[in-house]
Amino acid sequence: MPMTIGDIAKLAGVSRATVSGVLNNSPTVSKKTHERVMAIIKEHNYRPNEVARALALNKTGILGLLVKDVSNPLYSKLALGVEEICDENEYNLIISNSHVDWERQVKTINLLKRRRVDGLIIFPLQKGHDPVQIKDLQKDKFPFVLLAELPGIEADLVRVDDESGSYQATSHLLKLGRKHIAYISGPDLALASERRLKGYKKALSHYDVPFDEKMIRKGGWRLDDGYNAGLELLSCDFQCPDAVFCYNDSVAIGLIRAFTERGKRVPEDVSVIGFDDTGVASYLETSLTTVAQPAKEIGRKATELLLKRIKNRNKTVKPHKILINTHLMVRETCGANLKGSVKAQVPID
Amino acid sequence: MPMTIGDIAKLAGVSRATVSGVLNNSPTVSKKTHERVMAIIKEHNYRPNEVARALALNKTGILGLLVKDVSNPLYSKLALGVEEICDENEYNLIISNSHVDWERQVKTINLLKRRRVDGLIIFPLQKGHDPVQIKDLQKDKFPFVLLAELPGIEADLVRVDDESGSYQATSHLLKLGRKHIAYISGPDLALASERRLKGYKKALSHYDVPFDEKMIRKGGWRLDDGYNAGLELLSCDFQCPDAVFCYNDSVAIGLIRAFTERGKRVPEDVSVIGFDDTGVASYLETSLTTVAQPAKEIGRKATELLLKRIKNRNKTVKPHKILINTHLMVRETCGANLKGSVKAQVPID
DNA sequence: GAATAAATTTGAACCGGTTTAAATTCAATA
DNA sequence: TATTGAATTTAAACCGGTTCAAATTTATTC
Repeated sequence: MPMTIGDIAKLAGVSRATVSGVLNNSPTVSKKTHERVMAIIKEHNYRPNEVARALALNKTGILGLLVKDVSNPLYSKLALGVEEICDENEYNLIISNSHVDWERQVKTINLLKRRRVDGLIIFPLQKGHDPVQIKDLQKDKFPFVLLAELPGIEADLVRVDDESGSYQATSHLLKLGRKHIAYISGPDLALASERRLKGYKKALSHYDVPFDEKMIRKGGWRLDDGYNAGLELLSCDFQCPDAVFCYNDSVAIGLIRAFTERGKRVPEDVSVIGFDDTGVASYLETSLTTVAQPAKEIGRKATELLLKRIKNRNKTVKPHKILINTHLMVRETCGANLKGSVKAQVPID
Repeated sequence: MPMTIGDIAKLAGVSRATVSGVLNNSPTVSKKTHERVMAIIKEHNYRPNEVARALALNKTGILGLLVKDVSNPLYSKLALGVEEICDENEYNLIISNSHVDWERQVKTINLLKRRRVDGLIIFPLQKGHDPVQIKDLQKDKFPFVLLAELPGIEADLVRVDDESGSYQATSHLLKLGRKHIAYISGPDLALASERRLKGYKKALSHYDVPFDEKMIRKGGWRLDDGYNAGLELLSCDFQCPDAVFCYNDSVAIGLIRAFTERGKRVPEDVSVIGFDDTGVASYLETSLTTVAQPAKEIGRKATELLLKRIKNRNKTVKPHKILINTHLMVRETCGANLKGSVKAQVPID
């Protein structure tokens, strides 16, 4: 139904090659012809078919983003960053969710390859399976960037510096005079949780506070996990912690709820710090101090890296690993700030 | 670099047409040939080029979703619903953000048309401009579904039933014995805000409670807007409301903060209800009663409608308008529930 | 075994662009 | 005016699939 390059050529009395030249601002087409053809293009509101273009150029101008779940604010903010860079380069973005399902990850990667997207940004499922598809991408020299480490795979990677983020958070608690700091870990599969534990330990040792195995508690990633971890900590026979560093904000909020229900005041009795800062933190009545992941920045950096990789498609460039710095958002639950006004607690936007 | 249908044909000693037949399970290709060719396809891990396919079939298998900002949980959940239906139909989804910028909306729609997406789901910017692009889509019989009303345009539409949602919320407050219910409106441009006001009024009249103009306050959509509206309500010389129905959850949370800062207890002194239920609500210490928009459901319905429209592309089917029911999530701030455990406050997932 | 019908395969055109070698037009020079 | 060279245009091939009328193979019937 829409006009084709042939229709325009006929109307202008030139060949299709010439129209193509006009569209791509080729210097070989004369000014006169350019103007004449352009006028006709405008008049008929002709838009070249990008599918045909993609076929001819072997380049779709589309990138794929595969995450676990876009409705997770961490990923949707990331997607925003990806889109920003896409926009600047006239790319479009196909977003897919693996929903933490291995089969879907496989299927999606295959479909996106069939669609000949120019590159992929992947938050891969970790552990549990052999990531054959990712290895295949590498074999085929298909441009892609990972958003999480995959043991045994050396590829372009962008992620947050968990260890340093955790180190900062723990140090902050130590500087506030806390001595018995618990760490509530994330889900078993998360490598990030291990790295954060490392940063936590590093901070302790830096401040000469002895590490206590009992202060490490299994958590998870949901409100419930934090709530349960909180109850568990309270019911212990040993020294109750005077500070808790949690795997993420949900866990922190759940834990705080358990604590306040049992009469422990936050931050007066116990300081709490979370991780991610995906939005809820600043909305709480006692706003949550947390380690912010600059998700948008991660998305931007990953996309820039991917575009570079696409440019150097056949060249052998060794994998690039980019660590993004976290930001400690000091709010109220750590005890460093007094209760403030709304404005102070809300991120600027 | 990847194999083409020609390569496979050569390897199998058949014509390209036959390989095509095999790929599409054409009944005319013999069982024997099918198996032989299929074996070769598998062996070489051949995947047909969907770009070429799209060109030949005049169908990309890609839908476009244009919203204001995917990082808004309302839209990202909606996207999840869209993706679900896409998935079931082997479609992919290009997500773009207008960032509430008219020019971007125009550009994006044009780019997606050039890419020959099979259809569009659009949350259009309202008021302010003449939506020429949307009208053009209609003229061109390009399949699309709107997620918000556009005055003067009759097109497929899916949205939440604001009026009934608002009616339910207000009725709930009235049933709890509240008499002086304030309504904090949304941004000026939002038609939804007007519809909610209508539902609010309807409930009042249904319960024979007189409508009081002073109970309608200008709000907005951010925490600040609610906070300010809250302060304003408190500093009035007239009867202070014993309940407030807010345009959205952010506004409600801001308002609650203003109230508690000034010694008003929620829900003891004042009941509060929000709108949207985009996730924060259940995380609050005093969890927020709110009118949930089933965003995912909206996404699903919109996509189903769009796919139907695509099927009947040339036929003239009159526009379909689908209203999705809201759900009143009764939590604590309305005063109907006692403080409960974590589990009761968290949506099942 | 020949004629006929049915099943299967294929060549060639097509989708709508880009690309490049060859053809044409134009202007400058002898 | 004829020659030459530069500027411009174009025909035809190509990208990798699908489609369908026509050709070929296979099966059936007499």
